[in-house]
Amino acid sequence: MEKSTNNQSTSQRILDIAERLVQTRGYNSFSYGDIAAELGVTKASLHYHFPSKGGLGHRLIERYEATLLAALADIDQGTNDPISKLRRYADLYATVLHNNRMCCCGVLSAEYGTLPPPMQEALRHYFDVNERWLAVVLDSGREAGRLNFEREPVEVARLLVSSLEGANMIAYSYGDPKRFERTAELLLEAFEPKT
Amino acid sequence: MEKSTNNQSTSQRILDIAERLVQTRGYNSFSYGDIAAELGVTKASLHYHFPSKGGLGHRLIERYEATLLAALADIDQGTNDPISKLRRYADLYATVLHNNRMCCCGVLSAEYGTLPPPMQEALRHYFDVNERWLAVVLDSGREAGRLNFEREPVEVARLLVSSLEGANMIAYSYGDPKRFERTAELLLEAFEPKT
DNA sequence: GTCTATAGGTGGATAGAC
DNA sequence: GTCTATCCACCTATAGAC
Repeated sequence: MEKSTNNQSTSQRILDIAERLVQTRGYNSFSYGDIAAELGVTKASLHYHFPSKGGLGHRLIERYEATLLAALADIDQGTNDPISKLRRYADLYATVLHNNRMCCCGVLSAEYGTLPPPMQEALRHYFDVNERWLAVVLDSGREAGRLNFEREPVEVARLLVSSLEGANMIAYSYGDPKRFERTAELLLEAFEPKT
Repeated sequence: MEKSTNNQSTSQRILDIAERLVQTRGYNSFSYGDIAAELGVTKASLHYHFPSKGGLGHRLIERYEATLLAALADIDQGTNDPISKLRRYADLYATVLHNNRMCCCGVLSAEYGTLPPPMQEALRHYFDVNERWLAVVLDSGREAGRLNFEREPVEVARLLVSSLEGANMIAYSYGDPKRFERTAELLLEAFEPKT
């Protein structure tokens, strides 16, 4: 706010474009040139906002995680039913597909070996956050008798993240969001209490 | 066999190296230069065997699928128990991780939007093959009363492929094959008949 | 904050000698 | 089949003017 009031705005627009490019092409398949062309500036200008591509990628993951946390808080505030929470969680992945994208962090996991260490760490942290939120929903839901599953909540949470990430990417390859939605529904109905 | 008897051998070695590079770095993050350096030849020599990178990538998927089909035939020949078949199928993904790699086609699915159309088609065909084999195992296993699940076998097969692919990539990011193995076990035990 | 200009490297691919 | 040499496009990044 003090100086250059539109600095943040430009940075955000850069991140918006970069995010979409990662979600459709991957981290190693987009360039400063792609962003510059779309934003209508030169490549050099981008380096003012993000000196290195690795730094941009790192910020991208941090922002993606912050957006997720807000969405999870929204779910927690919107419903107390654990089944509804899981459905709305799966809907986050579905929405990405309807925007003709994949999950940013799912894509990055496939490129894990090529990412700079700070991005690798941020990526694992993103998955940890997903896992922890799901584990709480699962644990308390079962405690309340509204979810049915065996084994440790954390391990089931990992299964959910893995399944949804995998289904997200494969459905993208088929250009078919419905394919994801059916798979997610199949996955989640296993948690409904037996009547 | 007729002429240049070691032609196939060199091509295979190129494919071996390319395959490992895709499984660890992705299709867009390896170059002819990487292969040439490892094989001890020049980049130009590689173009004799594979004129274009897209052609190389296409052959890579075809060979990967052929290897899979052989592994599936081996499973079919080795056991009749559907649970054992599913476990051995999941073991294919685990073996990849123990070799410090991801599933080739899982990685490629994350780069789908950047692949030349022939590779996109071959990729979907690979997933189709997995799905079909699993659907047969699931359908006949349930018919024989040795598997327990509801819904269409094809849809359950898709869930299995998605979950295993996703778990494969995330476990790779954590450098932890055990993480995959626990998730796979959790996934498969849901299919055991209730005693 | 954005520009021009450029550095220094790597990408896939080709021509032609051997 | 493999080599040298080369092309041209593209990459990330920096210097310095405006």
